[in-house]
Amino acid sequence: MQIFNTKVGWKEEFIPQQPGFVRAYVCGPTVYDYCHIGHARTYINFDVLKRYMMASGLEFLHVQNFTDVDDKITARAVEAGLAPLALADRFIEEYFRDMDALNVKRATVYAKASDYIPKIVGITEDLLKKEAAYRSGNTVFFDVGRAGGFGELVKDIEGSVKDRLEKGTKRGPFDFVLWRQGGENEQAWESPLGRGRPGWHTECVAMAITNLGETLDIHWGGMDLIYPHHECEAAIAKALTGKTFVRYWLHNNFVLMTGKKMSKSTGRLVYIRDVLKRHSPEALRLFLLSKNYREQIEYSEERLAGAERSLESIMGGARAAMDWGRGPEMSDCVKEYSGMFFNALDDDLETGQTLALLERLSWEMTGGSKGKDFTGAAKIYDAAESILGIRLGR
RNA sequence: GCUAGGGUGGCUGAGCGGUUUAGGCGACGGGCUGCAGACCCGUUACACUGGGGUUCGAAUCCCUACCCUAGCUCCA
Repeated sequence: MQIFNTKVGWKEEFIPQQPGFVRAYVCGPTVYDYCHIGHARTYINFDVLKRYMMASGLEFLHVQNFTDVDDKITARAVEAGLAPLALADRFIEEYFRDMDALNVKRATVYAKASDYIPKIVGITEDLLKKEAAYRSGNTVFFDVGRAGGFGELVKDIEGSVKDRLEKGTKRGPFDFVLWRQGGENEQAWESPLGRGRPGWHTECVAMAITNLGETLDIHWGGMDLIYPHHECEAAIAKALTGKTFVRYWLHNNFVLMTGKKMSKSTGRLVYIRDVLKRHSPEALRLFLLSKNYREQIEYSEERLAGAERSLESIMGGARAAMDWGRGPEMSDCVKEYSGMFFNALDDDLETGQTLALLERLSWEMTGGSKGKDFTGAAKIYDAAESILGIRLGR
């Protein structure tokens, strides 16, 4: 299949390093709040990619993390009067509640950053030894300059950063924290680096490499993670192993609300569970798949209502398909639709096209086209359920 | 500045080389209703930013210009 690799900036044929076996890492949420529609988009689109690849016969090792070591967690835990990790665990449960409702398949392995502290410390010490990191005050920084600079994902770092960067106590403006000695109320662990906590980027490298090996086939996440998170991860991994860290970097675009990115920090967001009070999970899933994952998608109540109508018409088609039997043979017309359905998925996961096809097919079958032969159409609806993950309630 | 996407009928929004329409909203006509609403049926838009090019044929591919959106060390 063709897939858009952020590293090169265009679509490439996807070929796993080990034939028939895919190693994939997905950046999970920082667990200090409920998930919103933007999170849903990220995990649902990856879910479809995974289902499609598995349907194509690939074995799939899917590792996903929860960031449970983070200043925001500490802050929320203090507010809630809970231990930071207790707060995090609570929101991990809520994450599963939401994703299960949306029919997102579970990962093979879920990793929590707090379980990887020794590994993270080890990596940091290793980087110090390799002189890709240095101490400054109470902090260990990654030395971007000595590690050969950025460039994995952001080709022109100087030109692409909007504002002037503060250098502070760092050697270079792009250097970032690997370990910071922490205060009393914060999450902190004893280590040879001093009692403290790790930086975000090292967490993901540790979890990915431990569970998937030094080279991943796929690393998926929201576009907002390209810089700095994924760029920093790549720099760390490169300094650490010298090997290719990620073969295909995949990033999904945002969900917008009234023209701006949905985000926790701006309060411009809708929680999954609130949408599910008004709409079916199938409609939400359909809505989020109605555009290719690399396009922006505008959220609104009207669009959700539109998705609900699309769902109804597709469900009508799915019922009509039952009347044509469930035999293995397909009419020419159905073969054509089936071919287009899989071609769309094969072309960088064009889920919007698959849904358009399903709507058109449904329209034809429920009376739009008289006299055509739709023998075998049920198989297409079966594929829609198993790959797109939208239950059609037959 | 850098990166990724767009510019389609009154609006929203599909379409990804060709004959038959996306769909939705709206509008119009009708049905059903004591009237309205909801609902049902029907009618309605022959549109594709400008300029080049490829082609027998382009909204659809290529080039170019203009305009728009989002993001750019909190973020999925």
